[in-house]
Amino acid sequence: MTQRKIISFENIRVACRSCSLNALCLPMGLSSDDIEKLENVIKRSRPLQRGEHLFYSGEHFHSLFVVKTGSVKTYTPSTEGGEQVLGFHLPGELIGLDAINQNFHSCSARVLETSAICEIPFQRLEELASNLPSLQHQLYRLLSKEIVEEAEMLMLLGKRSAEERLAAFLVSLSQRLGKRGLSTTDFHLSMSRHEIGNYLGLAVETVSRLFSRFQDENFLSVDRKHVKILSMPGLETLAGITPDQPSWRESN
Amino acid sequence: MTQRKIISFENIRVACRSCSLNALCLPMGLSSDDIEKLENVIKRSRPLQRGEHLFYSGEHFHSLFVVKTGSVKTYTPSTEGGEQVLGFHLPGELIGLDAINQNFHSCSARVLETSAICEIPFQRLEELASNLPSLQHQLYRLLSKEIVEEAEMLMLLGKRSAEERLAAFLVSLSQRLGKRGLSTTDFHLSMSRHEIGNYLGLAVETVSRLFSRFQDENFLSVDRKHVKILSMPGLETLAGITPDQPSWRESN
DNA sequence: CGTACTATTGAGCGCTCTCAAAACCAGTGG
DNA sequence: CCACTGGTTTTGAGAGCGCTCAATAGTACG
Repeated sequence: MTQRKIISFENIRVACRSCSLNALCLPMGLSSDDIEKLENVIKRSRPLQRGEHLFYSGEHFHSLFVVKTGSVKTYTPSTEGGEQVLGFHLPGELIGLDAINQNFHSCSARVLETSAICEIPFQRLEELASNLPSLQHQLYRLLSKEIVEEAEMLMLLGKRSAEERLAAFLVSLSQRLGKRGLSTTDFHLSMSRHEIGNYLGLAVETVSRLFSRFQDENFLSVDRKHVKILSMPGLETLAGITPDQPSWRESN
Repeated sequence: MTQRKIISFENIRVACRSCSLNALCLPMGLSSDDIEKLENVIKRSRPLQRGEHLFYSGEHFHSLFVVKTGSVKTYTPSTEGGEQVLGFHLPGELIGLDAINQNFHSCSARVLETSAICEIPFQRLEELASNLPSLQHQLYRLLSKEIVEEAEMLMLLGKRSAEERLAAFLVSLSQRLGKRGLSTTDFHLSMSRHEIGNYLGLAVETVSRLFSRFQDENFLSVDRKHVKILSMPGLETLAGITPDQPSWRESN
């Protein structure tokens, strides 16, 4: 059982405009004045170290979080130490939307590597949104987007084979990194094989075997946690990507 | 391939105040004046027959829908007639939140039995919410709730056995019917075994076998589509329900 | 009463899990 | 530098759950 470290957010200013703003308002046009107001709401924190938590399941909800750099995993702790990984969150992605419902967090969020995180007090965001219809709409969209993405995940877990799941996972990672201007073919897995398996509903051994197989078949080269994709089309085929209706995959 | 029937909503008044309102604003206090405004936004439609669609995947988004009576299934049509069932929606439940993201529906919604449905034009709802902070907050909560429920489904599909999935499905149906004052132990399955299996990530045959087994073990009695639960505690045990943190399961 | 669909039941197979062991890696302290 | 330790990853062998294929039975509807 990992020890419970409570992190405190000092309101430190870091050279990071637009980190959270990307997630919140890039797709629509807010006036520069409005963006100024929004920026004043966002808090920056010191860098967090691997293993630290943004919040724990059951804790009172006060803020959303945006990953600036690094990565975060969200999970629901279950009985006797077991857990269900709900997602991995890369730079630019928003965390904590599940907590609005009951005003406390329904999952825990744990930092996977040294990460910079922005905090957005939800109440202030909500107040701001009251006066900015476009921001209000953007919030609805972000929540809705989360629903769509989870629905895609339901499809993955319900119908796809182990091979398709891991391939789809890697393609997804690649695309999301690409959105932030990072390499789509060459990246570091900040999560363990165990966590990948947990997330995809597979045993660790299955994940490991698949990595080996993908490498044998020259779809990628993997060294420990470093992955280099050699054939993206090949991976996409394995993932069972159907080129139809790709439109709503490239949102925000 | 089912034929595409376009339904038209006439603005028929039916003796149904509070059907959609339950879903939208029961948990919080709106003034009666505000509720009046909200009610004027809601359209009632003629009853829909089994097989009719509320909307199709890809269609332009204009309204949310609330089930008044009957039931609706949402699903994403995939290549060559296959489909992934995303959910079954019972009276009082809201449909269409996934469409806010990209302004068109990312799934289709099909009526499973003769049903009464209320339509809520989203743009008007959004405008109204701009002026009613409590309604605005309630909308955030509804979206968030959907996220939490899908996360629970992810857990079910990722970690649970076939037996646990079907048991959890029946317990969930029972609880949701109970919220509307309907019998929690004696109900009609409006969906086919095939659709249940699709939803739970199981083959039809597996679902059928499990129904037989549950009956043999006296947890329930099933006749075609009619289910009578004989031992709710038994079912809950099968479902792997852990009595811890039940708090955020009984939301709205 | 025939047709089409849905549900049930059986038999066999395959994918993925479980169990087990070895290899590898990171950190610690001698 | 190296041995020691705990954790992670890899690889192998076997078993079981749930799928597939197939046949029968039951139900709805014209």
